[in-house]
Amino acid sequence: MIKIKFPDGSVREYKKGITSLEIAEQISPRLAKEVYAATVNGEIRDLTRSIDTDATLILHKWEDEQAKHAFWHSSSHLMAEAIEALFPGTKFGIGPAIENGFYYDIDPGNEKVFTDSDLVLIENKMKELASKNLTYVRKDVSKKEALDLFSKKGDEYKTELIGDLEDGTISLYSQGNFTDLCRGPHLPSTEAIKAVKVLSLAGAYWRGNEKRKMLTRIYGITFPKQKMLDDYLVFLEEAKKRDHRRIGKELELFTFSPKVGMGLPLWMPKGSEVRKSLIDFMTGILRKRGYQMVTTPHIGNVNLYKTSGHFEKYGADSFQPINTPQEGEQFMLKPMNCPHHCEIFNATPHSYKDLPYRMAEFGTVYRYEQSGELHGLTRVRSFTQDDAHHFCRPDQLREEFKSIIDLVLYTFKILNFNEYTAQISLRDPDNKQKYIGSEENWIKAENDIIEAAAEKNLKTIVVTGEAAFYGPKLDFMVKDAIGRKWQLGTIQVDYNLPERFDLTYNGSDNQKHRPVMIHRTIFGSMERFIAVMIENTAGKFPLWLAPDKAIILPISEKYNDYAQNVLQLLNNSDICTLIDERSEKIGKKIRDSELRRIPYLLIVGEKEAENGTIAVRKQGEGDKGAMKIDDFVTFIKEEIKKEIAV
RNA sequence: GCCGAUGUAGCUCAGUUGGCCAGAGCAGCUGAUUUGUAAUCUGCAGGUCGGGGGUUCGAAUCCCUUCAUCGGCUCCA
Repeated sequence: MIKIKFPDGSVREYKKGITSLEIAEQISPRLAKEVYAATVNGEIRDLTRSIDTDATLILHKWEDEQAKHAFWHSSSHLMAEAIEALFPGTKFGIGPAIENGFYYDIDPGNEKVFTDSDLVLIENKMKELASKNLTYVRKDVSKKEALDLFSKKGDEYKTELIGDLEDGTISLYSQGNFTDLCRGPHLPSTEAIKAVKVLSLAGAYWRGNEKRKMLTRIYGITFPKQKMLDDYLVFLEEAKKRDHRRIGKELELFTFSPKVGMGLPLWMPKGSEVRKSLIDFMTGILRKRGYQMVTTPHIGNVNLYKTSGHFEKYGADSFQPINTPQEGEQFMLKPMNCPHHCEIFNATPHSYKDLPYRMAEFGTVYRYEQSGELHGLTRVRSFTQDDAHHFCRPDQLREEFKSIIDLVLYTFKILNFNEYTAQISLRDPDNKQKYIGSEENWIKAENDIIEAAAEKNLKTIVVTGEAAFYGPKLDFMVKDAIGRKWQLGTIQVDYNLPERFDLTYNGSDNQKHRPVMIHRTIFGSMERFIAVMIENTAGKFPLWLAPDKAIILPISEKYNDYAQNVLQLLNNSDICTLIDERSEKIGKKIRDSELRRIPYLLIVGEKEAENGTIAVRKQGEGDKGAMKIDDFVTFIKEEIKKEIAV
């Protein structure tokens, strides 16, 4: 007999060699149907593997990532089987589970090109195979056996993968007629896979290397219940409805023109209003926190970026330098604000007493992004950062860093992003030539970030290899209204630029000392942030951000004069208001204004004209009753104040 | 940049295997109506079918090329 300890602390005895699935069945047959994987002594395993020693056991139901992972990974094998059945000779790369579903990278070989119509075929085949309740069978083999098997099949991708594995046992999983190299774990059988959707296909370089062959990647998702798939498809629809590119066009916020150039957003009047509100809001916060605003040009001498190191790192992949006709100088479009800010710092002498020096700019930068990478406002070639640089003494760094964390969280709170995660990005220890700066400074900078985040009790994940080339960083991700994650602000420690720009301050010892720099943005960029706000609110901006606060809807043209008076009063009171003087019925005017997502609809007819009032209707909520115009002005101003206060 | 897909009016979309002046709804403009909380009616106008080239008696439809967009990959200071 062996002792099994459960997460609730209880311990039960079972006979040696029992499987997790059998344990689940003994607890309840229903549980056995709802578990998809097990963690045995901390190791994630198939439910059907036997347990031979005393162990702790966690059974994973759908809610656990481990369960979804096993489910989708098994589904990717099922998809591979379907593909192999339909298109014999297809070679297989990798087929992992991902955050939402799974994919498989395949090489169709010969002349075959996969198209959307193949997706339906694959989907139907998967459903057919799934209904056969094929069992997933694990088999441990030697490296040589595995190599033999896949060489015989002629699958060079698999043999390459096996070749990279350590000697020893290698696990294979089979279901039906398909066998794959795989670490597992997998479902007991395909029975659990009740709903299947093959979503899309795309190209993907073999092993992520652009010099190697491009394979066909097929994405899919599966669920244990049809209802779950239906819900997921509804979610995808909802995301589509919130697409900032669509809403941006609809609400006339921004546009793109191939004549101007791809990836170069054109901000229309209403979009500019949103930007202005955000900038005013942020400027107010910065003033209170001791920042000083600066302004720098959109281009800079090439030598500036050679000094900063940006030229060496990105010069070849940037917009190329602009030449002067006479002086023989070269200028680059500004890809970063920091070199300019360093020169501002350098323009005056600094005492240790004056630090930290917090310098902020809404600075527009230009970066050449590959054409295939451009995406709405979230990936563009021209964007405005809410950029700031803190120049401080080494002994101030920790506190300064923590104060920025506070600032980021404070801003998120006002903006109603209550769910967020933070990611610490460190160097790739195996690829140090990617980075500039001394070993000593990197170690210092990485420790500073890790400790500052810990002192702020931030829940963080640490990722190596994601650091900027000059320093480690702390990134913030927020969750939006429908659960999607967006990366916003970033804080980066930099010992490097101060060195390169020879920045100094006078210490109490009257010697010159080197300051430390912190780069940070909170919105990330105005473009990206507005995109996130649009998707988060589905275009229904909070009052303070709405480009137009209200629209006056006269019941009939008879009241247009009175409506005009109201319009004047409101606009004079700084409440951006529109009017709809068309000879439409009030229902139509209301509908149109609701669709334009204008926060307040002000209906005026005979009663209102007589009493000097307006009938207020709040968007999405309906009639709020009549109000005096002055009261409405006060009300709106109060509402806005409430929204941007914590 | 790479792989795949898409491109018809301001927007959303029809347009069967190539065949009469390329259609609809919404938006726009006319005119009528003067309306009380999510769509009043009439009429009109609007399109080099993304651009260029080709095949054909004939191309939105087939082929080539180019541009842009979408989904990914690579990249992201």
